[in-house]
Amino acid sequence: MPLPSSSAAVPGTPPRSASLADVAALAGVSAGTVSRALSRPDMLSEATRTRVLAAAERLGYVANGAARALAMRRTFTVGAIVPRFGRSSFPTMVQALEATLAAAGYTLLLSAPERERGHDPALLRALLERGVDAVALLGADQPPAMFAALAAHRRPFVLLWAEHSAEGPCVGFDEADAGAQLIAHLAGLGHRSIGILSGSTVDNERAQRRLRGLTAAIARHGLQLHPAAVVETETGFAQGFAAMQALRARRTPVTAVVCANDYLAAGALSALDQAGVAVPAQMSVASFNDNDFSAFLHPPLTTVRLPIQEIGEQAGRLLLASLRGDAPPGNPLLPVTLVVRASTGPAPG
Amino acid sequence: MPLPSSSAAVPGTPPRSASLADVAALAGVSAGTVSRALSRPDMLSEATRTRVLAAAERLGYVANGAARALAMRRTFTVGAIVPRFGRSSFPTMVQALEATLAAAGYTLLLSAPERERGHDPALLRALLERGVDAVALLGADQPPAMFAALAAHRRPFVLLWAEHSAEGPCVGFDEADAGAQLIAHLAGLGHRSIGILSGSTVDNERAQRRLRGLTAAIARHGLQLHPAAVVETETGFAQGFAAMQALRARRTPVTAVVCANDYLAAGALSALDQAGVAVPAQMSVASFNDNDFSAFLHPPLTTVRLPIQEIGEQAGRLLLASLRGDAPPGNPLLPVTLVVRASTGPAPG
DNA sequence: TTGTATGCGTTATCAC
DNA sequence: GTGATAACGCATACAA
Repeated sequence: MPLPSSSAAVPGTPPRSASLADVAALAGVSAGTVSRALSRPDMLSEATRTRVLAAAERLGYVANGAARALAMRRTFTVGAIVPRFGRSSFPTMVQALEATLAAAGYTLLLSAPERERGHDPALLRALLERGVDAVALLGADQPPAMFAALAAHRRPFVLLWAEHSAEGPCVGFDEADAGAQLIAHLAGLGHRSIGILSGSTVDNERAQRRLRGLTAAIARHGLQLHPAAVVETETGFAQGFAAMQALRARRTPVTAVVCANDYLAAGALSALDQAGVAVPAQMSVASFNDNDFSAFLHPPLTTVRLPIQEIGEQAGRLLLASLRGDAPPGNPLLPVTLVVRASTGPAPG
Repeated sequence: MPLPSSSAAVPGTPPRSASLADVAALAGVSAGTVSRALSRPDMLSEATRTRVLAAAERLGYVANGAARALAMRRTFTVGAIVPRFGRSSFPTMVQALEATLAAAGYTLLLSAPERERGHDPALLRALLERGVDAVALLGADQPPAMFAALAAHRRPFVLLWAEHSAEGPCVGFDEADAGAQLIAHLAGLGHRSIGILSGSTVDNERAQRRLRGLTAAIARHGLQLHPAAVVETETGFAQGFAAMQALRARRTPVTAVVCANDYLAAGALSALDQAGVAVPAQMSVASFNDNDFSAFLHPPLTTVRLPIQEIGEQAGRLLLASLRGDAPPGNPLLPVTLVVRASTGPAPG
């Protein structure tokens, strides 16, 4: 009698996890039949199906994805490259992406590089080696090598948090509209001169769009934007604090400040608090809300709520559609909503 | 002449991505040699090595991980199951885990279920099907089926944010010590009666440990803990707000409140602010800091800083060691540090 | 409905 | 140092 490929009872022999052949042997059928029992149950007779399933259950059979992937040429796995993942607003997006994919049987392979390596084609290569069926990338400004590799390997992809790209589908929101909503609100309150605490725009296309949207809206409303009233800084609480101090030191006549994100806003509020500047009595503050702790601040921040979670969901749906081969064309822009809170009020004087 | 397995130049034929055989053909060597050139360059002569590498480069060769996994019986992939991933303190931990693994050539397969499914063995099964070499699980209280499956498939694993388990290695911190540090600080300020805003302890072993640690420390210091001064609630800003209102409505004589996490603390501070209760003049507030926005609050919170990122790093190292087969025994407990800020002060009166 | 045979792209074990 | 060749475990086209 030839050795069975599994020999669980033999001491000293590592009990290799059960394979299709093991299940087949136990059920008294061929391997092919087991395969069908698991993936196309309706192709089998009631009797053998239950018998096979029972055998699989008994052996604790778990399919070998590598073998399956090799045979099927797909892994049911999606790769995502999302830099600076830790303390950012990205986790919400990624969670939503994962949830949407998981519901369709796909698993997320996450690549979370440091900022510097975020656009390194080697990261994509690592994902491709893992056989990802599709890829999600953060932002539209990817190096050409990325798109080339994606094309060479015929992998569907989506650009997260991006408005538009000639290279492929994007999921994002209208950055300019978001800024416009904030500016319109402040203008409606009578503010005429507005300051901006912008995130660093170097190598960050999203921050650039955000800043441009704000300045455009300010111009449209006929408001003033002193060049000295724009402070660009890395993101962070301490940075927001310092940026607000710098802004005040420049003695521009701003009565309202828009912060590019929650961290900067938190720092800015803290700086105003320490300086004894009443918000909003002496200074109004508003912010892009991409991290959802605006309501935790003091006073709670007026924000445009950015559809971060929705980006993840929508991207997941789009990827799944691409994998089915019926992706709709176009780049869906998700809505943003203004949430007015105590940090904005009428312009003083 | 037989068809080459790749036929890039033939119109209409999808240019399947290059395989080892393609590279071999181009370089005029055998497939085995190409494999060696890529994984054990020193086993080849200088000449063939460069020739092979050039061919691989020219074809944009990317290894097929499925085939490799099938042959090597490993995927260089680690799975993690981390529920309620979105707005929690877990992303920091996961990012650190991913970074540590990535530095060693491993990729993270992320499973981020909703709370309810967090302990579903099916999630682990999905990961095992993907062939993960090792697994990271959140918390020590996993169903037996989890550990059984892990054992059956001989997969090393680590329990994140857990102190101790008979089932396997844990990486975490001393919850009781963390609570004790907060209580000692408040006791030192003269507080005698302390309230607790606890996270929900149902089905949450971490919240249970946290609460027990606090009550034990309170007892050790001979302080008072009115039963009515413990409010248990789901985590969240609104919940913290309501919990603090409830606590005050009960009219217990507490002069200090410990919040189990940042969200609850933020809500609690907000409730006190709205009620016109001065912090810390009339009420001190301290918190476990697991989400790193304590400094954003008003006033900034006194906290014990929990080593979340460190858990991820340490878990990654431990997993890598297990995969090498030289994992050190024991469950390393990471240190916590007390950070005193403006939200705590002497007990009034 | 079920069994058989082949291929998926690597790695590893042999010879040479 | 290099080339054949045999697994690896599954899916699938085809035969029965």
